[in-house]
Amino acid sequence: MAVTISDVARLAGVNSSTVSRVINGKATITQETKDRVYAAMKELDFHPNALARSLASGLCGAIGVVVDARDAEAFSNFFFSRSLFAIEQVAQEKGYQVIIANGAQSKGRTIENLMKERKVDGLILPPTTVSPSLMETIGDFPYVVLGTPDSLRGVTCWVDNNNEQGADLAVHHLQEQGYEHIAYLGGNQKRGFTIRRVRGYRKANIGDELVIPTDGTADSAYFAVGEILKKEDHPDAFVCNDNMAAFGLLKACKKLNIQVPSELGIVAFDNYPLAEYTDPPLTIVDIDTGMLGDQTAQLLFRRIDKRSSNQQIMLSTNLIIRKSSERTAK
Amino acid sequence: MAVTISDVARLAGVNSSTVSRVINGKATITQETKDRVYAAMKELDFHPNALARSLASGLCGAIGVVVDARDAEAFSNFFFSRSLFAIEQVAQEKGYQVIIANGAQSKGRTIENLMKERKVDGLILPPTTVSPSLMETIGDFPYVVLGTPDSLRGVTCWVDNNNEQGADLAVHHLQEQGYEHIAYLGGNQKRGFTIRRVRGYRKANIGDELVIPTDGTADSAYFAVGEILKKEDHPDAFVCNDNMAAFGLLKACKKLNIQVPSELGIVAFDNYPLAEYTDPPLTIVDIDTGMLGDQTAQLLFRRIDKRSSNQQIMLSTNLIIRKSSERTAK
DNA sequence: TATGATAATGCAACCGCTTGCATAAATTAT
DNA sequence: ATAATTTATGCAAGCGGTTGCATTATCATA
Repeated sequence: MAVTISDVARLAGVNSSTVSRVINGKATITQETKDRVYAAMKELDFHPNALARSLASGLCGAIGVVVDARDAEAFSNFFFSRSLFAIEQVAQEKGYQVIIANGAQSKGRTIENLMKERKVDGLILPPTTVSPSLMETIGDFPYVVLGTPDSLRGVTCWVDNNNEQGADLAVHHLQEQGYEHIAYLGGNQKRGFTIRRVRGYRKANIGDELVIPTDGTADSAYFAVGEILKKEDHPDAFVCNDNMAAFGLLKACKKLNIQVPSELGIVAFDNYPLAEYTDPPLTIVDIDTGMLGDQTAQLLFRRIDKRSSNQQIMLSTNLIIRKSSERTAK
Repeated sequence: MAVTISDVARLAGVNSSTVSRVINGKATITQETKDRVYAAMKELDFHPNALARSLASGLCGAIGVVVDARDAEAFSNFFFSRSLFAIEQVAQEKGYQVIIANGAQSKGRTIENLMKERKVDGLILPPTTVSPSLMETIGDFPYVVLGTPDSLRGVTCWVDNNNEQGADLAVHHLQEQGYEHIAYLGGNQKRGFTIRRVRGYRKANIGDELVIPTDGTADSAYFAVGEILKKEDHPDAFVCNDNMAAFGLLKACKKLNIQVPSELGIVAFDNYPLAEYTDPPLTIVDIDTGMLGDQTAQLLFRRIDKRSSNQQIMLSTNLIIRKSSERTAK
C-alpha cells in the first residue's frame, strides 16, 4: 500500500493536518516542525495522492484540451499540436495536468463529461465544437476557444490570430511586388477562419476578385487552378489558404510552364516545415502557434483563478518573405 | 453545489450505496429500483464526481502519454501526434482519460510524479526517457514504450515498427529497380531507430556502403550530399532516414542537374502528407502510426488489467511506391 | 407452512487529504 | 506577574463516492 500523510505524520510525531499544511505551505509552521516533516517525507518517499487532494480541495488540477478530429490527419494538424506544446508548458508551470480528448464523435458529450464529472478545472475548445446549446451547458465554467468560433452566438471568450489582417498583409505584399490580379485559393468557405481571410483579401484587393475553394488537398487545388491558368488573362498572383493549396498550385504552374515568381506570385498561410523547401520557397503568412497556445492557456488560468472576465484576444500574423513572391527579382 | 449521490438516493428513496451499484452495474438490483434511480439521476442531472470515484475505487481512469520534446517542432512531430490520435481513441473506448506531459525538462520527475501521485494508471513512454534508473523507479507499474528504447537494459515492454525490415524493404526495392550503389542518408547515428535502420541497410545492401548522417534538417542533407554527388562514381540511389533528408537530396539533385529517378533513385522513411507532392513524388517506407498507437494503448490496457505480461511488439512497415524510385520508367 | 437458499438493499467504514474551529504554546503588552 | 495577543498545532468533520458485511425480502423446496 502507498505511503499516506498519516504515515508521515506518525513518523514526524505530528498530526496529519500539520503535514498537510507543510505540504501546501499556507500556514505558519515552525521551521523545526517543517524539517521533521520533510525528513519523514523523504525517508518514506512520500508522494501525496493527487486524487485525494483534489477531492478535498475541490480543484482537480487539470485542464482539458478538446480536439475535433475525425481522423489522424486532422488530429496531427500542425496548428493544433504546436499550440498544444505551449499549452502544456504553461500548465506544467502552474502544476496542472493537460487532458486531451477528441470530441469529434460525441456531440458535446465529451465536453460535458469533462466538466460535470469534475475531471478538469477549465477547457480549451476548438471553434468547431462551440454552439449556443453547448455554451448554455457550459455556463460560467472557465473555457477559452482556440480560434474564432464560426458562430459567435453566446460565445464570449477566445484567442485567435488575426486572419483578416493576415490576408491583408499577403495582398499588400503582392501588390507592392507589382502583381495586379490577385486571386484567393483554397479553404472551405464555411469555416470561419477561411471566411475571415477571404474578407481580408476582399478588402485589400483592388483588382478583380476571384475566390477558388478547395477541399484542403493539394490535388483539389491542382485541378481547381488547371483551367483557370490556361486562360490568357489568368491571375498573376495567389493568396493560398494553406500550404497544400500552394503545393497544388506550384505543381500546376510547373506543368503549364508558368514561372514562379516572375510570372505568378504566391503567398500562403501557415509556415509548414517544408514551405521553405519547395521550388521556389514559399512566402508565408506566419501564425505564431506557440504564442497562440501560450495566450490561450494564460487566459484560461486567469479565468480559473477568477482574475479575468471573458475576453477576446487577437494576435497579429507576420510575413515571412521568400522567393515565391519576389517579382522584383525578375 | 453539485448534485451528489446522496441527493439522488434521497429522491429515489434508496440508500446511496444502491445508487452506486446502479451506476456501476455490478450487483443485482431490481428493475424497478433501477428505474427509480435512473429517473432521479436524470431529474437532478447527476454526474458522478470522477475524483471521488477514483479515490474510493483506487483506479484513476487515466493514462499518461509522456513526450520528450524540447521545442514545438519536436512536439508536433507527426509520428507522435498521429499515434496520439489512436491512443486517445482506444482510451476513450475504455472510458479512460489521456494526460499528456512533456518530460523534456524534468529528468524523469514528470514520470515519477504521474505515477506516484496516482494521476494515471499506466504510462506510454518515449524511447528517449527510459533509463535503467527510471525502470527501477517504475517497478511493475504498467508502462509501454512507444518505439524501441535506445538502451534495452531493464526495459521489458515496447511496441515499435520494424525499422530493420523497413530498410531491408527499401534496399531490395532499389536493387530490383536496377540501382547498384545505394547509400544511406540522414539521421542521428546515436538514436536507436536510426541504428536499426542502418543495420537493415547494411544487411541488405550488396554494393559499397555509405552512411551519411544529418541533423534532421533538409539543409544539412543538402550540404552533406553536395560534395558526394559531384564525384563521378557517386551513389545511384539513397535510402533516406526521413523526409527532410529526401528534400535536401532532391534540392541538391536539381541543382546539379541529376535526374530523379532515371539517374538516381530515392526511398525515404515516413509518409509525410507532402511526400507525394514533391517532384518527383517520393517512394516511402510507410509506418502505420495509427496501428502503432493502437497496439501500444491496447497493450498498456492489458497490462493495467493484468491480462498481459511484458512483451515486445514489432509492426511491419510497407512500401508506397512512387516516382522517385522508378528507374524502369526511364 | 416452515426452512433454507438466494436476491436485493442498507449500514458504516474507508479512500487520503483539506480546513474551520478549538486549544495549547509562545510572545508581547500592561 | 498576569492579561491580551499572536502563533503553532491538534481535532474531527467533511470531500463524494465504493464495498464488505449484515440484514431483510423473496423465492423455491420439502
